Amino acid sequence: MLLSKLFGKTQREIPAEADTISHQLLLRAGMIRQLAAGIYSYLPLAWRVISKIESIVRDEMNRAGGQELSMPMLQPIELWQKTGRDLAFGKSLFTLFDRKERQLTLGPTHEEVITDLVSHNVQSYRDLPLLLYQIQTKFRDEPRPRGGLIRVREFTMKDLYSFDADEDGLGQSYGKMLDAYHNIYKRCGLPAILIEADSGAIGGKGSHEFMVIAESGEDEIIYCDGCDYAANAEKAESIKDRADSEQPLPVEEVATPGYYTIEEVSTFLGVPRSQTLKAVFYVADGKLAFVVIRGDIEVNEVKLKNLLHCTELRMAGEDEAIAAGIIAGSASPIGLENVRIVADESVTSGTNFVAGANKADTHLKNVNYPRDFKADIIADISLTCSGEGCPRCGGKLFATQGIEVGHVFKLGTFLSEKLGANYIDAGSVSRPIVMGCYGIGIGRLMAAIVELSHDDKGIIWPMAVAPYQVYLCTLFMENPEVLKAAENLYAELERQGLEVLFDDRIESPGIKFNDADLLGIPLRVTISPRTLEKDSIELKLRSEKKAEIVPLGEAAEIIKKLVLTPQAGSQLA
RNA sequence: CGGGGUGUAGCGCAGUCGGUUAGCGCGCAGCGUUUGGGACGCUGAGGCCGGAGGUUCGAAUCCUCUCACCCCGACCA
Repeated sequence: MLLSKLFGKTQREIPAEADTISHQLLLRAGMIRQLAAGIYSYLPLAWRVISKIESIVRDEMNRAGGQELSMPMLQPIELWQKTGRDLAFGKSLFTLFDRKERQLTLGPTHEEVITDLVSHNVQSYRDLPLLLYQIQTKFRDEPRPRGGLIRVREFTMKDLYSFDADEDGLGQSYGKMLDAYHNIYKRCGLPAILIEADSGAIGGKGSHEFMVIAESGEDEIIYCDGCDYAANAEKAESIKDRADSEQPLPVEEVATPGYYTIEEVSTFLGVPRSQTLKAVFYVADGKLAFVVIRGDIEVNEVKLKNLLHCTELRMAGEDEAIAAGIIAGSASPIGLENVRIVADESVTSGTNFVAGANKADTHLKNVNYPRDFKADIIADISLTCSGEGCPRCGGKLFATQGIEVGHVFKLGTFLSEKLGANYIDAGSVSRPIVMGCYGIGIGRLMAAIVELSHDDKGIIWPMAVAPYQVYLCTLFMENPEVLKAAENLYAELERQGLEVLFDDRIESPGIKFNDADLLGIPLRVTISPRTLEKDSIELKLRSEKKAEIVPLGEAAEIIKKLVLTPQAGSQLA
């Protein structure tokens, strides 16, 4: 490809709208262009990277036994109503009406469609297991797109669905996918780690995410330094320090005029925050829930949402709390009636707590569970923080930010049951098919690569996904010898099947080198009067500082060898 | 949806107590001189100043409404 003809211009200045590295670099390299919030065009260079990632993904899916197909993006809303997931996705569904006023949605994912499809094509256990996938555009009306390609509203996704006869089969399919995913990230040069995850709107009973550690990531990862435990903060469990255990004392009322927050009350009364109980009010699908948790611990709303099996969860307004008979600032689970009380396990890890008295400017000392109050539900609904104990080995937990580059779910049978996807087992009994689903966002994967593989000059593409393998950089093109040598080498490399971006522009060396660095092509080949004096060319890997001079006659062969070295050019190797 | 911010040329910005024909840098086109890490000179093209309404002799500038985009949060795969 001639750079002079390439669609897409590099930019020297950073566009004001971009503040994550990958967004800035992809824009400056002229690879993407935003059309609306979370909606992007992919220019030729970006599209080549996307295609290469897709090829790797496709290859690994096929190797794992997957069969590629294509399903509609336009989906009747009725299908979603059957599974109830229209509510789970809520406003994230892009919906539209056809001319007959029938409501459709632009597919945010394809469990419904594929389960329906499979229900018509699978009858017997002999048809299972089955791995079906597609690589296709998804639409999700995100509340807030962000970070360039990190979170968008229209994106290409590889989604594979597994269908098995039983849990064991699902386990095997799941295992195959985990292996395939590891291969994909490795081939893309991404050091992705597997962590435990919440299954969110997709539903199901088990889920893992593949993460790459990056500051610009949206997710918080909790990991242990002693063992291999790692989980999304939404899901992570931990061992919290116990508050000191004492003999339970009788409940005592104390005046706390003007002290409302945990911080104020604990300071005023001279007790540690871990010896207080905090009350937080939520509205779950319209019903008030009173949450009690130790004062030094925060509520994990994802855990709470899962516990309450609700589709909408929000903090209650003060007026809603008052309407339920709660005194804000001195709220208490003690003596509260007609309100669902949810307690975190932490209420059992201490004694003689300070809690609200449900009476203005008053708190209670020496509150003990379950002596003084009952909870309708008691469970782990706590947020895990850095520094707490690992639930597996007791080691110390740490927190870091990560980008989710893949998510896999054990769905089980809830979708197949609702959509009638059954099979006949060997004993002629009809059973629901056991499902799993496995997704990778292709564009986000590209952004994650840039996020992890760049320097202050620009992108550093790993060879396997680079838009071109070789950047043929000519200095002083107007010199006929340079022109001739470059054209010959270009032709030779193309003949060898290498992907070459030929910078045939008449520009100063500085511009050419800077553009080469920005675009991040893994191998740069420079031809100039200076190299030709010695009948040679210069080779430089984008990931390396040093350049190397090689004889013109051997150039093509050496270049080919470098290109075929898989880790060439990657900062991640 | 709550909080904050920004909309002026392809990109980055100035101009905003109302006052000629809306500027600067980069980029773009032409000519010339240069050039192994973003050269220089000259010439030139490119703007419904996000949109609508209002105030005024006069609005990029003041007022009202509105739209879009970004960031934080909520939310989210």
